[in-house]
Amino acid sequence: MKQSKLFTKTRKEAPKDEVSKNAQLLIRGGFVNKEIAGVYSFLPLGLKVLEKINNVIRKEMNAIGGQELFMTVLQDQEVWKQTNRWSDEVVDNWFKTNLKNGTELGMGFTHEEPITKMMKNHISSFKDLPISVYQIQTKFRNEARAKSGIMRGREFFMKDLYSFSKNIDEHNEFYEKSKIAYKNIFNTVGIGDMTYMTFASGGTFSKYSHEFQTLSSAGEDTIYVCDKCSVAINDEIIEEQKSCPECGNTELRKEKAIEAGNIFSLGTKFSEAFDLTYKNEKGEETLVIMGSYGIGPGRLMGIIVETLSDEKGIVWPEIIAPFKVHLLNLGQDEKAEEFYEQLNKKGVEVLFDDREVSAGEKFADSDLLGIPYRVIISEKSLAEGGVEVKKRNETDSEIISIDDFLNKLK
RNA sequence: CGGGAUGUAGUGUAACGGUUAACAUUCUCGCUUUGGGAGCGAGCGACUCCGGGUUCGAAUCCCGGCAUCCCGACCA
Repeated sequence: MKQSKLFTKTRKEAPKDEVSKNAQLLIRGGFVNKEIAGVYSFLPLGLKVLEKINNVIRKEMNAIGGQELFMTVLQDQEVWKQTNRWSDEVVDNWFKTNLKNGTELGMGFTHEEPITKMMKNHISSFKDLPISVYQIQTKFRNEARAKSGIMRGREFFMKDLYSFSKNIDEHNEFYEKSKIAYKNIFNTVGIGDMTYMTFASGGTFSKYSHEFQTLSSAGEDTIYVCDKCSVAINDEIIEEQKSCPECGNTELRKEKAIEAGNIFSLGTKFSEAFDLTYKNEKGEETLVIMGSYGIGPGRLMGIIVETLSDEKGIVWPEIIAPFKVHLLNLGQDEKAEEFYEQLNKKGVEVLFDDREVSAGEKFADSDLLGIPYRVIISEKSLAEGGVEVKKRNETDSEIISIDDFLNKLK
């Protein structure tokens, strides 16, 4: 991609109404556009990152047997009345809308109800279980106060997986696998070492649910970290759970954190409400055991910006960066063009800064965009034998011949 | 949803109740430049959020609305 042709441009200053670091950098870099408070559009660069995050999530969900589907945003109120979650008194962040004939519809803030109802058509025998399905889809929540840039919006992306199991053991087996899948996701996108599986309130059917909390001063949650076993306890249950549930350690470190994901055992709460049952081997009607597993890909993107960026801009981990190489041409049009073609031929994702702007502006933009490898081609670099390569998260650069660089990439 | 603050070119700021709303940047054109947002010159760009009111006169004061941000509450 030639930067002169890229749809978005960078800007030097962030709009004054954006305070959060993630929104400031993402807007300055041209990754997102703010529409209204808590509602952001994803522009080409941002969409590239988002899709890569989604693919990391898909890979792990598929690995534990999840099958991807895509459900609707518009929801029938009758479905929600079955669990008493239609009323605005019970759920205060509904977005609701109307059909032409006046019928009120809801815009989904989660999908337990509709998916449980749908599953009645597809689960009838023990042979149909276990099954798990997920989607990456837009959710709507009428937050009283949007904040923290793209990390807490009114319209946002959510990966929500739902598991359906024959019994508790089968459910627990899947639940444990999902923990590993989640850890893999956070490790892959580069925030594993600061993301803690956190014990949180579990509801009716299990003692705990588990959140995945990433340490961040921009976080809204307070957690207590056990350094012995790298887990944490959410502030909401610290009164009844004053020590680490894994090792009993009572020396816990209080930290601010942002919730990157959560997994939840639902038991039979929804299967009871919708009478979602299967016939076991003996022909007996048995309630299905359910679980739900969420991650917000957009929020994850915000968390990555928030935690990995420096004073100059974003630092994308390679696996989710919009491009792998940022090629800066400093007055070597012919050589740069040729090199760019070679990179393309190799299938390297490269953003080629071919613009006629000053070197300083190219450097500043490169730091802001956060592409992992910055490669400069200039009179100086050619005189020294090739191109100058610097990783975004390192300070030292090295001169390397064009051939060596091309070979090194694959 | 309670409390607070702020709305002025695309962006960031300025302007005592008193000319044609200023500056920087972006953008366009020309020339010069090319290792950290480079220089010179010329231009484009604003019903000062919307609606009322006070006044000879309102970006400025008052009222209402809307929007945005912050603190809190909420967060399935």
